[in-house]
Amino acid sequence: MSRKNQTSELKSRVMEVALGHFSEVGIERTNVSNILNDAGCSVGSLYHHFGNKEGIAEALFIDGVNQFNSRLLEALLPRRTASTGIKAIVTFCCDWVTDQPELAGFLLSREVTLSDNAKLELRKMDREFGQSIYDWFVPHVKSGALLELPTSMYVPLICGSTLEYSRLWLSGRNNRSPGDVASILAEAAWQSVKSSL
Amino acid sequence: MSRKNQTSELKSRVMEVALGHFSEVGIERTNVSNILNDAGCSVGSLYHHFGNKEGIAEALFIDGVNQFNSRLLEALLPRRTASTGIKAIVTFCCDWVTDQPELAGFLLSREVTLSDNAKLELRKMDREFGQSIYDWFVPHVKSGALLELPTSMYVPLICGSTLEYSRLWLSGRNNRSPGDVASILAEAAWQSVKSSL
DNA sequence: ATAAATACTAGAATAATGTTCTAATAAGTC
DNA sequence: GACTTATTAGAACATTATTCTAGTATTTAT
Repeated sequence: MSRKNQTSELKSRVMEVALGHFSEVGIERTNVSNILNDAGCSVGSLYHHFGNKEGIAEALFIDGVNQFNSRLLEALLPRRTASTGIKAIVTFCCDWVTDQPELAGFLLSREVTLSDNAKLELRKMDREFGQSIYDWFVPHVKSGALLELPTSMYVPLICGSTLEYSRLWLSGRNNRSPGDVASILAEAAWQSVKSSL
Repeated sequence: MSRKNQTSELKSRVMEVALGHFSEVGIERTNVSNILNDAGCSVGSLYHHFGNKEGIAEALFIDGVNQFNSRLLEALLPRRTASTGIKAIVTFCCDWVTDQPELAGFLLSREVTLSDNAKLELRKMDREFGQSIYDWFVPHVKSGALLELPTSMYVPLICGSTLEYSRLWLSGRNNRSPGDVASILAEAAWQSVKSSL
């Protein structure tokens, strides 16, 4: 196997193992030595590739956000009406959390403290993503189908309930998965941002 | 000064100082030695009173939840209609977060890992609180003013948007405080749980 | 094909920091 | 006033993330 492949396999092995530990006991309480053992990686390699423990978390975080963003756009952009679009967003979030609870729990935990570099990268990703979302929204606000609100309020209004429900489910406090209650959450989100005109 | 007073003053001094650090850089990244210096407390005293660093966080968490719960009940219980009650909950949350951003950020961060004891205590508090809330809700669901939903969904639907908006504001990503947009959040919450009959 | 440069691996040594432990002191109690 | 208990103190300890130096394999250049 080529060096590149070997390296990228090691990196993903480390990330996979780390995600398991992080989502189980949190970043702080997972020992680097456990990751090393489980992933079959030496101290030197790990610090060469990731810099430090937070570096692994950072990589996982950026990967996760990337994956989430691109799949959400796939779910949203084809929708032609405000109602189906809003509901598609909520339904997508519910399914995504339900399908990958470890990754979702990790992203929602807000445990990761990003380095300045990672912040820049994320901000760049966020701008592109935000622009696509914005472009989808504008016509529906202009047409009067959606309420006209401060920009920063759409995400909380549409996704807030779903994220809160997801956190509860991920912490083991209710049985029905977000996927199971997606239709209720989607309808509620729609009611909260649709224009009442 | 009596021993008791001295002790409780030391404890609250430690907790106050710790909250400052925790909310600024997180639990993991605040050094015990900084807390000791800033609060003028010795290693022995701190570990005598709190057991360990997490113990301080736990005490802050329980205090915070207690305060939040009791004040929320004060705001909610006098309301006689479903609409004013739901809006009172949201408005209260917004004001509470806006008034004590440090404490709110700390509680919302979910950084605290609770000991078994603390979990029991919280569960007990939660049961009492939940019962009072439940009693307020039942008649409004029975009368058809509120949607009939799985119990575990009311909190996310009513508070999810507000909490999400609060997290954004607390992380410095938007200017208007939750208090400033309370009416929008309250109306949205109401739209999402009112019965459409 | 060989040499030079680079990327990566390895793990012992180090450093930072949370926690324990023993002893001393002061407050409350009988 | 003696005794019990709660609290304070900080040096010693233990854990664990990270650094460092050296060595090895792979790629690149000549």
